[in-house]
Amino acid sequence: MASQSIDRPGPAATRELSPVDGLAQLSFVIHRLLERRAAEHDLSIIQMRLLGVLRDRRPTMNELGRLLALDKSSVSGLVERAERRGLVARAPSPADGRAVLVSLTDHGRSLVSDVSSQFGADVFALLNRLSASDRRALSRLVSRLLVAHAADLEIDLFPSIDID
Amino acid sequence: MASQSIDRPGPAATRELSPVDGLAQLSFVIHRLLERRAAEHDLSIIQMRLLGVLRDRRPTMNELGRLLALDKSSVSGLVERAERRGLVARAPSPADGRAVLVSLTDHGRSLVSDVSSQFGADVFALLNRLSASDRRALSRLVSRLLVAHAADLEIDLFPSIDID
DNA sequence: TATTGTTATACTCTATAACTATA
DNA sequence: TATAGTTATAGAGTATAACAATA
Repeated sequence: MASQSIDRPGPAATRELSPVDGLAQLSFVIHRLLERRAAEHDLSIIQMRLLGVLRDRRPTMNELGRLLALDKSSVSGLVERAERRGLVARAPSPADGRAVLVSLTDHGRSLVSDVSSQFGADVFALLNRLSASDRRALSRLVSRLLVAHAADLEIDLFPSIDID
Repeated sequence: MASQSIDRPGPAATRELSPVDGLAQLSFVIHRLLERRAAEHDLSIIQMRLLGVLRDRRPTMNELGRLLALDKSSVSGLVERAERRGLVARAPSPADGRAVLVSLTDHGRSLVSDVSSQFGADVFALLNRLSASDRRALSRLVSRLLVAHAADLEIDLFPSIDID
């Protein structure tokens, strides 16, 4: 976890987190940035993920469950609450009489767009603490890591990247 | 968010995520690693954070609320459920008749230790996708970023680092 | 009076199980 | 029969408000 003791170099030396602790800490910081921005618009992380997934898809409830890794009953509740707020809309599938298609409303689209850009700005501001060359180096290393990780999981990282 | 289109370099070139998308993606990947390991022991992220915070502290309920950024009533419920599972113990404070001190039980300590080391191994395995020199460089950059960020927030990153 | 903590209440989020309607 | 979706129910997690006990 991020709670272990750290080796301390000399008193005045620049201290460095262990690689594991550093990544864990960073992940919490970024997660909290999104949580905070979403909360400003009364959105939970999962509501935000729902809207994010719908930005470039019009899935059935069933597909939504796979995309968000939720049980179909959880999806029913999640979509119901989002629909009540006017963020998404449900429509019967023309292709399958049992299925329901879920899509963003204009309001939902503008909301997810706002939160996304605010969150992006937060991350950008965080990255701005580094020099331009450090930033470029970090970005390259992170990409390399994610590409390798995605390959492991046989996930396509590029056609459309979501918060699933 | 992590759902924006990405600039695509040449067809065969090595693609790279935007800095913002890369960090966001990485943060989600790592968050999910912890979530999965904790779930294997029937722990939620917040229960895991509770145990993590208690590894080197014996706070009051009130302090716990500040450490975890939760309302005191939320802390009551959280600690109650953890206590029912035998993971933490409550004791009256000798110093203040109103206060309650919360600490890990042996079971709680061994549990948080297990999950932490499993999670650490997961992150290590992820990092292992990079060469040793890339890994070192990434670690250094991440540390630099977090140190700057902690300084902004006037947080002491080193005496004892937790998941708060 | 102010602070610490618990309890009552309400809502979100999640899963399991039972159900309806369609394929 | 199998699949898509909803509903009933139960529990974790969160917050607000009202309360009791102590400072």
